[in-house]
Amino acid sequence: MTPPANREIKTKLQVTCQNCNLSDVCIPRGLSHKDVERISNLVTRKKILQKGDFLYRQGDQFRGILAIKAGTAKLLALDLDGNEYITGYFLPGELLGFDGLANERHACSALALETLTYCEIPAEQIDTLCLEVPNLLRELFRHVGRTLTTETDHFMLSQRGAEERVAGFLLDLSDRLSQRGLSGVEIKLTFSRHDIGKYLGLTLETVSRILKSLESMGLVTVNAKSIHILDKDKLRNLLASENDGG
Amino acid sequence: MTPPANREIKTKLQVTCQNCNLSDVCIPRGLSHKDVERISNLVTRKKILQKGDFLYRQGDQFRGILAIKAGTAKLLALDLDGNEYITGYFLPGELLGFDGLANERHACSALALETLTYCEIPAEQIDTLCLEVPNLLRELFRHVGRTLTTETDHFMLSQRGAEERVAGFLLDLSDRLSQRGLSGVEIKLTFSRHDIGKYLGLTLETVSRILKSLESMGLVTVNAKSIHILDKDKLRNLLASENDGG
DNA sequence: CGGAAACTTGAAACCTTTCAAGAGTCGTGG
DNA sequence: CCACGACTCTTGAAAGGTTTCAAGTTTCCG
Repeated sequence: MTPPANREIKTKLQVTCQNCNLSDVCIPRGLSHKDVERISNLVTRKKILQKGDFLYRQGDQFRGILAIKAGTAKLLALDLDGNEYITGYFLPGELLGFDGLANERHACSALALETLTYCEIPAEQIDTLCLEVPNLLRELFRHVGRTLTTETDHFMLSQRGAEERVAGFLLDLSDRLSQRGLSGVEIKLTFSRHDIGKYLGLTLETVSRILKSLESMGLVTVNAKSIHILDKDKLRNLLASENDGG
Repeated sequence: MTPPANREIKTKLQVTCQNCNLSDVCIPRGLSHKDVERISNLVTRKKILQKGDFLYRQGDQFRGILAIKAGTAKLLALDLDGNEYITGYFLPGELLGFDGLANERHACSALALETLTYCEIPAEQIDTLCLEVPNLLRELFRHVGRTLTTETDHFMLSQRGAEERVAGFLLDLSDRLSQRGLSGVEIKLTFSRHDIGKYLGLTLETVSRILKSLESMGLVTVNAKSIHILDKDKLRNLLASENDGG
């Protein structure tokens, strides 16, 4: 029942970095039209994964830097005990895979939380591409840098009280969604309570309770996986002035 | 009483990357003799700081990547509440400053825990230097990558039980000291209990108690700031097989 | 040597987890 | 279209680990 001319259509509608709707948040952001064109030819495009599929696994050979086109992903790692931690998450336009830079092997696993498409800058191309397009070099540094500071923020958040952690998570998610042109108010979660917990260092029960509590405070509405942010300012106040020794 | 010919002597004894004793752990690690020579000329050398001095402060303009020659430093950040977190620490041969890559401004403050000397690759040089010395590009990526995975490990450690956190900290410190040719057994701490606590997400009292407890288990000897690691394997077992649902 | 800062130690308080059971949601198939 | 089973989420009560508060002790540095 699928049209037989599938491949031709795909070719015709070929998405390049130039016409990708994420060009102002993804790699092209800091690059000239010409630079983008240059990169676009070497980027492998439109891989598609289903919920639960791995983009890569802990221990895998580093194959390249990935840019998410659509969908969300989580980064997870196991410690020596086999405990699971979620060390990060990714939205459309965000880059992942940097955890493979240190050793040529990935330190974390990345998996799709829903149907997901992504592009890839192959590892072998990175060096040469950076030499040809110096601005790409700078952009990549900017992106690893952001990944780093995001992890720092994540660490700091994970040290706070449970309510602050959940509030901080919602705000971060909301802001990152907004930056990507998606609604930062009507949020459709792709994370389970368990995922949120593992990301924040809480149990799923605690996440559930806090979400309830935020709802009863009138800051959000929670319906299973949909969260409506009602009062972003008050949510922020939870993080800004709750505990400082006034 | 200091010799007047101070400057001449310094010039004569000029430390370059080539004769720096950290060349096998610092940037030169992956580079050819010729490449190192090239870099060495552009690296600013031998800045000296005293305990408590800042290498840079949160919000400062990004000036470059720093390599510690001697001494230790801690990275700290403040959240919106003014709470302090220690997000990392650095030993001789380690690179820091990557938290300034994302925004041109540093997301953390770095400060010396003791008298400290360091070298600097100025920000303006990084791009051109990477273009001239492609291996440097790869090395820098390797280093940010390691910084990233170190932070991931740090996050995971900070989610575990108090005893495991302290044990993990000691092991990490020990391993990193060993890698740099320093003793990983006789450790002279430059961190206060408060610092260790802020790094691990514990209070100083808890750190003190756990250290005592590790001592009474015969795993370490603690005398104020000197720690002697007596049984590294048992210390590791604390992290590896304590909590897994056997 | 003296004072400030860092560290130790104890007991009570507090927050989050754990354990347990029930309710809701989703997808599949009758 | 409803039923079933699996999975996810909610809710409660008790347990547990870490923090907090408080008071000493030691160490460091001028």
